[in-house]
Amino acid sequence: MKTQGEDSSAFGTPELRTHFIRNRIREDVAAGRNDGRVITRFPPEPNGFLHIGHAKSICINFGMADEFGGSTNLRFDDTNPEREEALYYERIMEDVRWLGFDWQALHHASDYFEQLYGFACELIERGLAYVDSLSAEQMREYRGTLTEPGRASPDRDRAIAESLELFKRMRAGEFSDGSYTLRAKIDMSAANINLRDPILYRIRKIPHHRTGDRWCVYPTYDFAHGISDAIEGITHSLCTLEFEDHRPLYDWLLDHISIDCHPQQIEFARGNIDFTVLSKRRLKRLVTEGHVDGWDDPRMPTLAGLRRRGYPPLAIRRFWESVGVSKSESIIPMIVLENAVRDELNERAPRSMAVLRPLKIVLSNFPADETRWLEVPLHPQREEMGTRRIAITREIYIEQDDFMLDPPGKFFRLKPGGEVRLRNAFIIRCDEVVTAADGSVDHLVCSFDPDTMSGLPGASRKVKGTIHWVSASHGKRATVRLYDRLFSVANPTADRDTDFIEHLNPQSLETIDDAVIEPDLAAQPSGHQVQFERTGYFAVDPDSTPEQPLLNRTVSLRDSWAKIAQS
RNA sequence: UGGGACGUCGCCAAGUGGUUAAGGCACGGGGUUUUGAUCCCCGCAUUCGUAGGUUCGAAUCCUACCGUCCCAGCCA
Repeated sequence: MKTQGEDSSAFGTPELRTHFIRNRIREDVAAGRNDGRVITRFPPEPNGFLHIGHAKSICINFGMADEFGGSTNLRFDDTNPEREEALYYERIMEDVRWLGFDWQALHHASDYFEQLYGFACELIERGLAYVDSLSAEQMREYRGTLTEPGRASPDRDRAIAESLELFKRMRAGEFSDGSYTLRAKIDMSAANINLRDPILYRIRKIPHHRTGDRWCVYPTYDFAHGISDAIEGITHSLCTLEFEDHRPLYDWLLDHISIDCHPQQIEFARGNIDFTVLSKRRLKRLVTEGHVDGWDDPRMPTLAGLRRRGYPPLAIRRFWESVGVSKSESIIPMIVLENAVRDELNERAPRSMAVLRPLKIVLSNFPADETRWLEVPLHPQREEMGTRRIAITREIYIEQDDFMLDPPGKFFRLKPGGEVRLRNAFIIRCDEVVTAADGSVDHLVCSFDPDTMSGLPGASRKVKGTIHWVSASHGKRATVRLYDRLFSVANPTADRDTDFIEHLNPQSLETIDDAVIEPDLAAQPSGHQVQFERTGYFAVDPDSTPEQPLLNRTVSLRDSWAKIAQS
């Protein structure tokens, strides 16, 4: 298996941080356990899109196997036809690949239904499972509570032959949904509720998207998961903390059936991120209730959304690697993720200039009919990326924010009578402010100093500020979408009495229709990433066309001026 | 009130009886810069949830307490 993790610079520092899972696997390999093999699996349920939280699990599962020369299986945990849909399979595979990982084998828990059924029969034969006729409600009563032990079902001592017969008839479709279940016979008084005779099979007369109507009994997660791991020869079954309580059951099952593989389940803490939600249920609500524009809305923390937003997959991988792996629950500031994205994009995004909110400038001493072409670098620190040509003309646009009539002292940009450098060009002076009838600034008349053109000796003259610009006649109109955090509070689900929907940030999307970009950019394909100098990183949206360019802001640049201006 | 787990700098997180208690992000200060970006320096826990105890020596061992999370789906 080859992944991007093997790229030379994939993880800037050769030293990967140590964490308990990495240590544990290292020990296992060193001790020669499993003949030194490391085989993991990533087991999504096909009932929604993958999000940044899943990416952590993907990185750990694929990453560990990769690191120790092992392999990883992608396995769809499709044991519940009631909640799963065929359309998700393809999207999930696409997202895993997008992150740069490839699986050794593709499996489905449903591929093992026949074997699973066989193991269930074996448990019955050994007197370790029985068919129960308790209703869901009765079962809840019999189960006891957190502090009181449960009671044995009247069917607990059903004869083996009878259970076997009933289980066959369950499979044959002779009984209705909910009338019978198959339960493991473990310990109704166990302090761990998962061991109070957990359900192994339930009747669901619903067609399965892969097995059709061949089955009407379906195994539960607990029964199917560990056995599927064992069937595939998984060595390390890495999952999240909420399954810690299930490990005794995972082990019990594998200890009581005839299978010669016993993977080790190891649990790690999920990674939460502030100002967003990471649960399929909640994300689904955002989509179905129309609060966002689909699973791949760039504001969504789904991998599909982040991809459309312009997040590089490598940034996501480095982010999780930098966060580390532990067992303590954490909420990671969104800014950490954004910085990982900035680091990655700073390295390789070509530079461009774009004016989001145009203010026209007339260069009074620039010939009206002249276009001067400038050869400028695509990246200030990486010459090998080459150059681009941009046009400068008598009329240009600058950013409205880069001009102030009466600015505070620390303002380094343009003001009446002041000078500023036009990036990649020359120094201009603001000679005249032309106001509109309503008193607002209509445009500026400026003169430029030809001696200060980039490349000329006079270019060394220093002025306080440098601003970006685009030729009014050569620039192209574009729509730009500026995204902000989806929620206005750090932890939208903290308060159980308030619907998280109420915390949605009404300003999470701002669409600007009359931005002006360098014309070459309009022809770039969907997904193309650039840095608009002084503004941020942007990605060409899939809906963009050369006639109607559409760009999404991935993340802004760090802005220390914003901090100064605020205070 | 049962069981499982977790509490080390604002946020993550190394550390498993003897270290000046790593590192990253954030933050503060300085330098370079035709992006107030990037980059580069420097600073940033006498202290490890609390209280006792063991020890020549503890974040690391013991005891008690406090706090947070998960578990009573025929979900995963």
